[in-house]
Amino acid sequence: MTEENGIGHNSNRFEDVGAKRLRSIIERAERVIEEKKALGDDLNEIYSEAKGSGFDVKIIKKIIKIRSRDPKKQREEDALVETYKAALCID
Amino acid sequence: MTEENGIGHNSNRFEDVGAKRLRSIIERAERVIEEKKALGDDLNEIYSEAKGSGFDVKIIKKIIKIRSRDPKKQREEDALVETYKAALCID
Amino acid sequence: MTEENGIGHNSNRFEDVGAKRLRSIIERAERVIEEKKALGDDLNEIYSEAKGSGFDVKIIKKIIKIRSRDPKKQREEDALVETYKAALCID
Amino acid sequence: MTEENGIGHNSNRFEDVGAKRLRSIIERAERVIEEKKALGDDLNEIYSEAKGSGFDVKIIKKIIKIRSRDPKKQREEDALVETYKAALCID
DNA sequence: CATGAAAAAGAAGCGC
DNA sequence: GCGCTTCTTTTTCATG
Repeated sequence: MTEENGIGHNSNRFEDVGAKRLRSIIERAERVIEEKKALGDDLNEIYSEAKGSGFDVKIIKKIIKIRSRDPKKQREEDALVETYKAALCID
Repeated sequence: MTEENGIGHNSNRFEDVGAKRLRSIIERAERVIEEKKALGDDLNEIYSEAKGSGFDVKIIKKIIKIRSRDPKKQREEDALVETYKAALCID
Repeated sequence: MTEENGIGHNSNRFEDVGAKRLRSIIERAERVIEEKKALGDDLNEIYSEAKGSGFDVKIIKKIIKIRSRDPKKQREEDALVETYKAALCID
Repeated sequence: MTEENGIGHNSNRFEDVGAKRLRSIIERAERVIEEKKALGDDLNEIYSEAKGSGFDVKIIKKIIKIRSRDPKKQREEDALVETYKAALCID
């Protein structure tokens, strides 16, 4: 059996090691996925509350997205646009 | 000013309340989003580890998806795929 | 047999109609998908040519993306940002 | 000025050539992208029609995907899924 | 080959 | 409840 985990074409102890490891990996992954889902629910609760307070959730999401963009990258991109717009004589 | 939160076209104390609340909502949402991203990173680490152990991450993801699905729905869907394939005379 | 296309549990002429229709739909879809792929190849050729001319393809893609954003929507979004930034006292 | 197209830090005729070429490239790319989008719309229309005829679009997409895949790879992948499931003692 | 970005598919939430 | 949009995930492709 090689390290490449087809888990084992022959029956022996090493397969069990591979299977155990696989099981561990999958269970851990599932746990993390579960936690992610829970956070997603939390987020939705926050948005519901926002809505209940009269705010526009769609707009809030936009704001958050805008705020999440790395400002430096944003500036760089803007600078790039200007450079190329100049070259293309547009705007 | 009404309950509908455009935050306020006129300056008064109530706007401040609205703005504060909005700020709170956004900051909490951002925090949760941050945590979700962190869990996403954790997940990717787990997958990297899996890959390093010789497992096929794509297959692992498929397994996880299969495990997460309602088995009954799964059967129904599979059956429908078979029906359509039969109608098309494929396979 | 209803209009709901499980295509038919019993064998009869109507199924054939459904099967024919299904086959037609799938073949048309596949044709369109094929054409889309071909256009994707065309696009890649254009990018290759650009690269051969010494341009940075990544940057070209960014430019195209920027140009593709609806300017009006862009302005609206910007305005919205400003409104909310003011409310949040940021920047 | 080199062949490397930063388009030119100094003003001269060669830049114009580069700018023209860049403009041409971008416009052609945009045209192709436009056509791709149009085909995407066509595809959606086909799916809408399918739905209107009582078919399950999700299943249709699955069928199309299955038909597009290399059957050998498909078998291998399925086999691997089974292997992993066996290792996990599920199903 | 491995990384990262772009497109497509699938799932979920929102509005009418 | 259904259609529509948005968000997430998956897959593909190009580049190093």
